[in-house]
Amino acid sequence: MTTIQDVARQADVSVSTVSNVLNGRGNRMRPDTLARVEAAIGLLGFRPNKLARQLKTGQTPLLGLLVPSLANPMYGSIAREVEAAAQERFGYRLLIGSTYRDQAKEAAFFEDLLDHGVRRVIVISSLADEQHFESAAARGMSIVSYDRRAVAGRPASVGHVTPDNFEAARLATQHLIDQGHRRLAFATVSGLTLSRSDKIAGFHAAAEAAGLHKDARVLDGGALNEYGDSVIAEVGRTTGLRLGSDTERPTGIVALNDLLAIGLMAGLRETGLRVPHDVSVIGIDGLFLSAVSNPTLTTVQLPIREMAHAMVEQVMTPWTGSGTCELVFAPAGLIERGSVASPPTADRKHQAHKLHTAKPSV
Amino acid sequence: MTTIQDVARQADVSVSTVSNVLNGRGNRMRPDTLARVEAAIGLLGFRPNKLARQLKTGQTPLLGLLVPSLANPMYGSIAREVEAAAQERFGYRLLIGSTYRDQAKEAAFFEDLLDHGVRRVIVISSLADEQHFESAAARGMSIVSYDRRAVAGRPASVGHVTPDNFEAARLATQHLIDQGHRRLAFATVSGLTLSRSDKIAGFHAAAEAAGLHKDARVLDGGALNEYGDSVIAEVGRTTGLRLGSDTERPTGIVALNDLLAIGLMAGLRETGLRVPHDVSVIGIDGLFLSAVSNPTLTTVQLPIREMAHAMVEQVMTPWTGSGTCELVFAPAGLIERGSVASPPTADRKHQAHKLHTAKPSV
DNA sequence: TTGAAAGCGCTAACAT
DNA sequence: ATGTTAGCGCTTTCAA
Repeated sequence: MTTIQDVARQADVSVSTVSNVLNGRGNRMRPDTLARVEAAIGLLGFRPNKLARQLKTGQTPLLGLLVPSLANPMYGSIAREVEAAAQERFGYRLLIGSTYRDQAKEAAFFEDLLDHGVRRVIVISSLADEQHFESAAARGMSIVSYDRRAVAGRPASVGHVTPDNFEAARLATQHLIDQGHRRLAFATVSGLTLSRSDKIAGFHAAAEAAGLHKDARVLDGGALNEYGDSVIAEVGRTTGLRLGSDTERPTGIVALNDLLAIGLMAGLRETGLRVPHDVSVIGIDGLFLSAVSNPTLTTVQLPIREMAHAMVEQVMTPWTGSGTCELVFAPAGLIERGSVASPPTADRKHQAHKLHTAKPSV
Repeated sequence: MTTIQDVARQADVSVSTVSNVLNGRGNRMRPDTLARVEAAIGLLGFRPNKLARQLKTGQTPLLGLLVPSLANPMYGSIAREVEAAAQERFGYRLLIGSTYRDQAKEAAFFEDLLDHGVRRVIVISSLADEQHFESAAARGMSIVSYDRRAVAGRPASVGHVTPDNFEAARLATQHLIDQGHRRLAFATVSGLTLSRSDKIAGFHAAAEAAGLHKDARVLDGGALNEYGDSVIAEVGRTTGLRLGSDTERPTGIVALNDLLAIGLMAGLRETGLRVPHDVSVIGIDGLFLSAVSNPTLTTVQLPIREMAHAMVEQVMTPWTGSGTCELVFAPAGLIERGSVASPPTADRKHQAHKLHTAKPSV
């Protein structure tokens, strides 16, 4: 490995001069010195050791990213955008970890990051307790949390970037209502996180505004196991299966997210219920997968790239002002596809819906 | 930040004694010394700085993982298993990067890893050229490559772990043949990587063995763009769309992977073709998503966890023997689901197939 | 404009 | 059994 010493020797200058050119202070020396140093660097193919640098500066160009599960395509999509932004804008790489929504795993990851000298981290967590990263923040970490709201009165050491979950769910619900649905449900998994509560609130708000409060139910499909998020689809499937024998079955269902919606449709199908002929389903996320599901999934698109960029931007340039820092992103829009139609019993005066597939046979 | 010095002072010993207990050499000292040091560590909440350690040892508990795209659920699944194995067995974290199958990005990632002191990396690459990581290997990196074979005659500096792609495709093709299919196709994306060639070879081998050589076609759905692997499904969809107007259309299609199969089914559907009634589709991978697609996807399950564990094991304990090191994993089996049935024109003497969904209406 | 030198926190000879 | 010390490769005062 070639070191700064080798370069200094080669260019016949001192290490501090080399260090200066490395750190963009080439103007402090005679042009020919600069040229000599640069030539030496090129000749030797020298690349400064980031570790040694960091031992001095306490900074390493690494961004921690904590996700519930890498196997969940939604987090994969976010990670992809976070990586791109971090890399292109700041030259940072990603140190990633899955937590499976486990408090201990999450805390351990923070400790490791600290040990590795990582000072910036983006956390996608559904844990209710924000305490462990408040403490990491206190130890000098710049933290941005995804999918939760800032807590007023709490210190602003943690930044927040989140989709407007309330509005996303409200939009989805409203779409169902606009299609004529009256018996509504929101399909979710066990456990009430901030974001899930917000979505449920948005669902109820839309229902209430349409006078449908009594007909709006929340369907809990069960808990996520330790295997991670690939089971979200399974939870949806379970919910779908249950609905087969449900006489008071809803005609329009808002799913917590696209993955759950896809599983839900599978479960419904298995009981013989047709989507959207018997039951309409709408998702939230806008995963690329929902464009090739059968039927294609109508969904509320979240501005993934914009949020990822905002998170990176915020974690790189910590909020120094007073008060809390919170960025809430409105849904990018409703993507109408094939999983929503008018309810079976409703009159068909409502706007006809273009269906790519699975045309109702009525 | 508390340092080893603080601990030494607190325990009233020297730093080397503390260092010794840190490195599992507690037996070299009197029990009460050990106890004092441990007490001090606990009291101060001391955690050794991995950076400083690494500057000395040249080792950092970080594993580089290079994937074509984080947004591809298959790589997400692999990453998840790699992470678990690296963490549980060795306490390593993941430094991850997407390459979008770009030579320059891949090379840059290797350079960065080297700069960060990362000495072990698992590469999932479809690039034909292995040279850039041969060179990294020469600089002391322990490298394991996924989804390609060792090149005989080349130095064994790079380990190889791969599914038996030939066998996986052969198995898939054979299943179609067993169901009575005679007009076969293999759906793929543009660009011939090692693993794709192997799959195509397996496809042809099965076809030939059944005397179907002339009826076995390869369908190229187009190239992956820079956006990454979420477009694989789109490529499949394009292929499906094309098949609508194809009079010599195959009745059974083996897809390069599950994602492409899911897109293919969507494209087929859009042209009015029914799966499996008109066309049977079989995937390769065994993604959790294929269990909730419509129809559910028959696929060849790859032993993802086993391969991930093998990769981690191999990258952590580099192959020192002579010759090449290559681990080829047989497919874990065929998962029969709903996307394969007998061909429309074939007689139905072949084994009936259980269909969860989309029952042929004949 | 350039260089010398003191560390950053840790490990591992090499003393004692 | 324990301590002393010389670095790992770099940055950054401070001096020349």
